[in-house]
Parts: sequence; C-alpha cells; structure tokens
Amino acid sequence: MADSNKQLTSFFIEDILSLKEDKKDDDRTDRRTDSADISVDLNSEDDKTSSSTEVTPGSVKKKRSRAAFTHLQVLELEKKFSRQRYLSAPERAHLASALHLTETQVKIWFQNRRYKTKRRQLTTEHSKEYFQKSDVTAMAATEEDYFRASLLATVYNKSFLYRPYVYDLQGLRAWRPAL
DNA sequence: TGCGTCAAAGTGGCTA
DNA sequence: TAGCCACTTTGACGCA
Repeated sequence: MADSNKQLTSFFIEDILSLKEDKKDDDRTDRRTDSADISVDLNSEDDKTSSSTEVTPGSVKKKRSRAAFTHLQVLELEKKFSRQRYLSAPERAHLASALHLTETQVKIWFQNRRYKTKRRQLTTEHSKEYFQKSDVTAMAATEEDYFRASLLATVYNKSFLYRPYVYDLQGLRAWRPAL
C-alpha cells in the first residue's frame, strides 16, 4: 500500500490546492474524507484500521478496507482520464506517487472508470435504439417514455443487476438513480 | 434507523 | 505474469 509516512508534496496538484479554499461542501468525497483531512493520507494504515480488520478470539477475520479518495485525488484522476483512458506503467507510477496512492489503486481506479463509462454509453445506446424501433418519436416522448426506455436499457445492459441507472435523454442532466 | 446509492476493491476468465 | 474486462461485493454516506 501507499507509504503512510509520506508527506503531501507540492507537486502539480499545487495548482488546484487553491480550490480547497472555495469548495467547502460541494463534493461527497470531501464529506467522506474530511475527517481524515484533505491532505491525502487516507491510505495510511491508521486510517484504514478503523474498518480494515476485525479480530475475534481464535480467528482473524479481515474486513475489506475501502479507501475514500480525496476530492483532489479524484480530480487529478479524472483530469488524467479525460486525456487518456489507459496509462502506461511509468505514467501510472508517476501519477500514483504524485497522488500518494498505490499503483494498484490507480490501476483499479482507471479500470473501474472505464467500465463505468462503458456502462453509461451502452445504456444510452440502448435507449436510443428503443426509440428508433418504437413508434414513439423523441419529439413526442414524454418524461415517462424516457424513463421506461432507460429502464429497458438497463435490462438490456444487465446493469439493473448492479445499478439501476436511468439516463435523462432529454437534456444534459446527468445520470440519476431510478427505482 | 433503515434504505438507496456510490465507488473502491475482490473475483474470475482471457490475452499478449 | 501483468493487465484488462465484466461483473460482484461491501463499506461509507446521505436522506426520508
């Protein structure tokens, strides 16, 4: 895992540290991590132990630990992802050290991010397909139609098993949970 | 306080 | 053997 003794360095993320001032509550990530301070050390063993292990007499049960990345870490990861969907090993290593994450965490983050993007894309396509095949035109479609189409799309995509997302085709409104 | 949602991490199969 | 995809699990959090 990450080196827990590393201090937050002033790498390029410096640029966005200023954001810290004006953003107070806009992000869930912040809420999740404010107790651990924004300065990255969320991956230290200390941070994780609160939920990482559970020792019972006679047996050691390991609880899965789940790091909550900071707003800044996610921001940098997203910025990188917007530029390139795949990282080479050196790039991953550099990003990981810059963000005080492990290479594995960066790798998994990109993996999850790609899958998330793909799911959304597929769902959107299936929604469009539904409208093309049906006699309901986009012009005449009601909010309910879009809702139904999105549900259908999630079934097509099997994503209903995982995440019943609904995409609002009418606008640029982002994905929203359904059901 | 229970439930829904998000997302990090686990799992398993596949490929180069 | 490492990295990817396609799920799946589960911890954390917000909200009614």
